[in-house]
Amino acid sequence: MAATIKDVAKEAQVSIATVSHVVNKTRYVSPKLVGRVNAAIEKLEYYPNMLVGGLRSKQTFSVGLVLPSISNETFGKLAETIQKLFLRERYSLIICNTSNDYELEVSALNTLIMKSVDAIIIVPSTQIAEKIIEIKNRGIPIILVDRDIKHIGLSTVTVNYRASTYNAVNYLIENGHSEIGYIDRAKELSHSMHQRDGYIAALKDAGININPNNYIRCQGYDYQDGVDAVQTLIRNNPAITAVLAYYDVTALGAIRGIVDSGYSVPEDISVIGCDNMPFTGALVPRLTTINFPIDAIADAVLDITLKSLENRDYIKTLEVEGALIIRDSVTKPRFSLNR
Amino acid sequence: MAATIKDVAKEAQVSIATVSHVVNKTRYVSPKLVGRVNAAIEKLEYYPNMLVGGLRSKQTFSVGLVLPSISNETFGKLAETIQKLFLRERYSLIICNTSNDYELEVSALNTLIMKSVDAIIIVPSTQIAEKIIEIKNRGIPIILVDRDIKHIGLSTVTVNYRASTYNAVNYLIENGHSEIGYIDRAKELSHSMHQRDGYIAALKDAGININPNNYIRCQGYDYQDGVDAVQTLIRNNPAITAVLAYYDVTALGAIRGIVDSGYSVPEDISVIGCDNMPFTGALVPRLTTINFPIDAIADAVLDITLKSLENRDYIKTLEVEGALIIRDSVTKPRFSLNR
DNA sequence: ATGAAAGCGCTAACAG
DNA sequence: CTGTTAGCGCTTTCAT
Repeated sequence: MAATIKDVAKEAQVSIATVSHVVNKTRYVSPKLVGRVNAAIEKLEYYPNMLVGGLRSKQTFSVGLVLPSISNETFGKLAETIQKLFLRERYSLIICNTSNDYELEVSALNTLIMKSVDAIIIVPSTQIAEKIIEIKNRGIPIILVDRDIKHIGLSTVTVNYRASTYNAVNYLIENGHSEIGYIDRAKELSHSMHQRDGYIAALKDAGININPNNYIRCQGYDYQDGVDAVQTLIRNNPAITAVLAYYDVTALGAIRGIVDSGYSVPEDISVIGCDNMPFTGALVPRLTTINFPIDAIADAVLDITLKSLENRDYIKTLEVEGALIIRDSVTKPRFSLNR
Repeated sequence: MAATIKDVAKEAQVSIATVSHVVNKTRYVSPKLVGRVNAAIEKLEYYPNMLVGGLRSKQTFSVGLVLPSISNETFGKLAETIQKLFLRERYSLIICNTSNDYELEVSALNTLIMKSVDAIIIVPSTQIAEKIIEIKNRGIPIILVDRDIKHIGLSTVTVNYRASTYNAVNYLIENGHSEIGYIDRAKELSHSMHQRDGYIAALKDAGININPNNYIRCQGYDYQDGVDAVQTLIRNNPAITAVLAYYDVTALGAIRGIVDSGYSVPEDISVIGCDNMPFTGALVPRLTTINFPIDAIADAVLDITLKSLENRDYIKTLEVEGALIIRDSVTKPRFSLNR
């Protein structure tokens, strides 16, 4: 069916070695033969088979990207950005969704091994490192993104969630808030801890004591969970004047929950989200949120991947900063001493 | 480095053929040898190389998915759904983003040829069929999704946009609207036409004459373009009482534009969107919108792909229905005769 | 400057 | 029931 290197060689009256070298520019071939070969390639619509090429050269130019979900706008955008960056280097991406499920993650990683990917980029679904270590031991470069697993000596690109959360809380404190609610994700992940650390540290540094009523964990990952969480928070501590949510969608739910409870945002309760998803700039009020620095992450991932491919021992750990995007959902509290 | 079939054969003291047959369950092997082989596989952490397997068997168990963007929530969700469905059949997906750019589409398709994918699923970026026909002629099953290209004899799964738009407009008419604005996408695509057809047909069937002032094309694809478009619409025809937008994000912009113009939704102007994106159910008012039937599309795509793989001549054209999701953004107009 | 040929890891005849 | 072997399409020595 489709033409192979043999067909091209025959058509161009040269050896298959010459065709290979013309295609890959891997040794000098006289202009005459180059012309004949290219003409034959054109005529036969020949496309080299990268996979079988990799059989000997040990490169398939495929990279695996494993993440919880690409239908989430943030991860979707990250996947797209990484994909475009890698395309320029001739790599294509095999994308696998794990839904934060370890079984699915293992199955995805197994598939990627069988597909002989050159490297794997993963947003780990859990702290379980077993399979990831197996990949590493196979000699496949594997890069952790957004969530780290400590002490297994792997390249990691994360966001400095501690600092960004600290900044966000501090911004609220500077605006006169002290009863600041925190809505945490349903399941603990590596960055949950860092975010909480930042929250607590900012309060402590400002001499504000920690009120356990101001902390709540969502039941799930949807909008509605944000509604429910904020209403519990308000019930537990009616004096709350600000809320920080671990995720913009949760923040959206929180706003709804606040409004449904008869309060307004930001006049009664200020809200800060996290991720800077596209819709947050379109809300009324426009949401103040912590940026998820997609481009910086993608750039770092590409850089580390390429270097790891050149040098199997290359390891780099990078923390990028998530800036606070100040918009309209935070004001000074009505009854603040600052007023 | 990683173990190969040879290593396993040596370890298990059998021939490589036996290993292959144990792995693929492709002929009877005595329990004794099966045991030895599986033990060796376990011990050596052997994973068969699917790519080189495909070298002879002519199957790589990779499928290409080419679409404009996975960071768009709708396409992202579609990609994820398709990915999960194919995973069950042991296929992995190579996802390529085209940004609706024909050059990128061609480059993506070339890559997929070189990766020897078993089939290609594509949301075409343009009406240019050249490359797609080349793929078809190579014998690679290729399935068009969401946008069709006529008369090239390819399997196609589309949404019946004409009917769904007709229904939506008709719903507005039933509610007493007659000055109904339509906000169209910036660039013409196959379904733009069908949507417009439905819009016009519904008006005609109701005996409402077409007012060119009620039609506008967006400048771009963002939220802000919806704001601008609706304001132009209102300026050109202050009597407008309803607006249909081709895309939920545009509808979101339209709502903002209407509010900023001093009117309210739906009391002064009703709004209908398209796609039923997750956020639309969370808006105030909750957006009435035309559903994009992701599951139905994904199911059909899987079905057609598998059948095309079995039978290279298999062709199927399917139109799935996009139901109107009735929520809160449409009411009877203030000054309607129906009141 | 070019070609011949070995072999990458595997499947599928073919033998026995 | 199991093993031997010829390729699949390509890269890469090794010759010339």
